[in-house]
Amino acid sequence: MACRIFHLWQNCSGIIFTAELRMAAGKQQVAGITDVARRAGVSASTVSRFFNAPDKVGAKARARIEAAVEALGYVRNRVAGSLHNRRSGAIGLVVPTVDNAIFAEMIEAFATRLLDHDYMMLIASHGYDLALETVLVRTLLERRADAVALVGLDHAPETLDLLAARDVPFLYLWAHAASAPHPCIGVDNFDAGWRVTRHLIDLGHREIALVFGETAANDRARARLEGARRALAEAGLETPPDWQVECRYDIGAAKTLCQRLLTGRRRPGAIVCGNDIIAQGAIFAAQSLGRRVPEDLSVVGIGDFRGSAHIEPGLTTVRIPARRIGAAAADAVIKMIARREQGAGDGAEEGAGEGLSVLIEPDLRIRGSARSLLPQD
Amino acid sequence: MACRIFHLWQNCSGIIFTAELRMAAGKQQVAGITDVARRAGVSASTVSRFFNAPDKVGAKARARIEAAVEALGYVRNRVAGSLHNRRSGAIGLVVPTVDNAIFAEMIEAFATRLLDHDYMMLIASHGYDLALETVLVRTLLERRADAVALVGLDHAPETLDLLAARDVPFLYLWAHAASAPHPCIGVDNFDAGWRVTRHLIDLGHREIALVFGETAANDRARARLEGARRALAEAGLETPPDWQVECRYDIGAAKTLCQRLLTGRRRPGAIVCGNDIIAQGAIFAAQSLGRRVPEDLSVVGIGDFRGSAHIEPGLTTVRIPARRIGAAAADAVIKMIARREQGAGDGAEEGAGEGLSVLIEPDLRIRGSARSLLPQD
DNA sequence: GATCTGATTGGAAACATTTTCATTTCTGAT
DNA sequence: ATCAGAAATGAAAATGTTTCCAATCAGATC
Repeated sequence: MACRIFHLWQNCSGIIFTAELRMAAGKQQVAGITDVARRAGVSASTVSRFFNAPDKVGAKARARIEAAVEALGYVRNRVAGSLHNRRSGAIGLVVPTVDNAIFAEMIEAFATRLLDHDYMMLIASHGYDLALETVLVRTLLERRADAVALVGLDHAPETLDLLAARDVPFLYLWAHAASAPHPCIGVDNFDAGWRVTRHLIDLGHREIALVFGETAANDRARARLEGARRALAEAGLETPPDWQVECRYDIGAAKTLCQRLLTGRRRPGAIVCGNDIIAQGAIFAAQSLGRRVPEDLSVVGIGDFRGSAHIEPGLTTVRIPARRIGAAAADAVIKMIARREQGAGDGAEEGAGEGLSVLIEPDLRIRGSARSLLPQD
Repeated sequence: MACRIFHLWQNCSGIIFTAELRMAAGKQQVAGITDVARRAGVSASTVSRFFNAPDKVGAKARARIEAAVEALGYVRNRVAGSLHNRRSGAIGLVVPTVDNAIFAEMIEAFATRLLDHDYMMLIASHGYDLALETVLVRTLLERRADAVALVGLDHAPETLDLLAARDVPFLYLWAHAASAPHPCIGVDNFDAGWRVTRHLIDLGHREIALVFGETAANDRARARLEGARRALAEAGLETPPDWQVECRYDIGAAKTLCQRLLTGRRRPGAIVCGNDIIAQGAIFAAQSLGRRVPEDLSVVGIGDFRGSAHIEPGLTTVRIPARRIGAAAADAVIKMIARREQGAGDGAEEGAGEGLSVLIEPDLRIRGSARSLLPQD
């Protein structure tokens, strides 16, 4: 009897010791592929195939693996797989900002489309600081993003060097230029700026002010502004320097700037805004001063953001289809990766970005915020 | 002379051959840690330390490694490191949507703060579909996110099971409830709903309509609505059923719904909106019908989004500081991971989420969109 | 019954790091 | 010159998969 108790003690103590050991050594026991394999009575290879090529696994093995996965709560480790495959299944997106509703729609579409193809999005924002962009791209490459998408055409040479050195597929999105040395998916911003401005001119406006985004580190804002200036020049119109202002993409800032513009000595009859956020600020500025839009002031924007159609009055603007751009960019990125993998065997290494560029046509949405000055006929 | 030219040819051809060989055999030659080590004349271990604990590396070795890294364009591979460390350096964020400006600010702040601590954000959106949320969380876990942040308090049990099974630290953000079984960083939405509604009542309003977000898969919208109802009940006010409508978070949808509300047989004198987007829709609806805000209709929102202060009239709303929530959530997540790593050695495994919850006080911003009906004294 | 074919399966070598442990080298003090 | 202790370094094991290659197996054909 005493012996028996002693025996139990030993046993019990042994169990506790084992449990303690586990906790101390292995922290928490999370099942790996070999645990699943053991439980299903197959090899790890087969379990791996179960996930990556289920049709290569026999029906009975498949069922047993399924059960084992379920029982152990196994979640496969794609990080480990990435190491072997040299593909992480992650794609980097670098944007100036997530905020401001400018890019949100595009980001959402990009991420969703990627997920449909079993890729995950890694996103980082640099706040219009191209030096920081380089750092972010490096971070993305350290995490072995399979490809990278950058907003706009302007980038630090270091950024491009980095991508070239690692030979990572990348593209530009949001903006498009036929001459770009890489695939780019987006709109021609010069064209967009030209179109809205031309529209105002066609409506008979002559007193036109320009409020555009900061152009220093933003090729989109710069191209739009140039397009607007071109349209004015073509019409023989001159814009006084104080009617040309730079403005952050922020309603409050835009409102303040436009209030100043609208209370100056010489007052414009119309404002071309670098994007819809600025345009909303312009409309609110006018309203806050008791001016009516479009009777006292015409306003046009660029972008056609969510809500621009519903503001009162509806904003006349050029539509930039953010979701379409995001989805198209995701498709293009996936195609680049696919080509890279196929092409690796073939001789033709170069030209992997051929035919991937997409020029998305901006299109003018005429609503109520800009009126005609022409005599009715 | 001829000899000389021949020599050049040979040389040149040799170079090409080497390049071809590289391309054919090793695909593209990307330097690994061992290449850096060889070039610097040290071991791989030392190069690894150079990155992870530079102060443990001698000055001369450090300089040589630095040079080798520069020369080879080496970008370290954190994926491989993750495998060994069992930490990926990535943190998952699951949101209903990136779009709609609702979450954009929060996401931006969250990502930025994470990056400051050398973590990368993995983001995924489910479009208010809690079943899809489970899938997204699984994807995050397959990529071995070190922690996960979920928007709101409502989640599918499968989602929580998954997180529990893998024992991954996670928290809720955006919403706060003292009773939540996990850390949560955000505002008390019931309180927010109660406050704006109470404000309207205090201004003397009695004819109050409620336009709130869809409550089915959205605890935030539900709590806000309940708060508003409570305030009304406390004041002894009744709201006819047709003055209580659900609405997508979309300006256009809100505008249409509110137009209907404002042209019905019995018309409210004030509208409490589930968020600022809906409130903007309400204001535009009134304006489109020639009603003035706040003279003919008072409108209050919840959120204080970018732009809500600048719309005309300024929107009276409850401020939910999105950036602050994002940053605080990032801090909390990082703290959870740190505790987990320290705590692993100690006995105390449980209680890793103690004291991390943050209740952020929503605060009323009184602007021009709601007027007082009380007699001036 | 023997041989062949195609479908399944398992063993083992990668994949690119990190980290432990042992060894070497250096520093300053005796 | 010697020694202790600290600092710097290298060798090798370990991380959790995937995939190549070879082996096995089941069924079909002769």
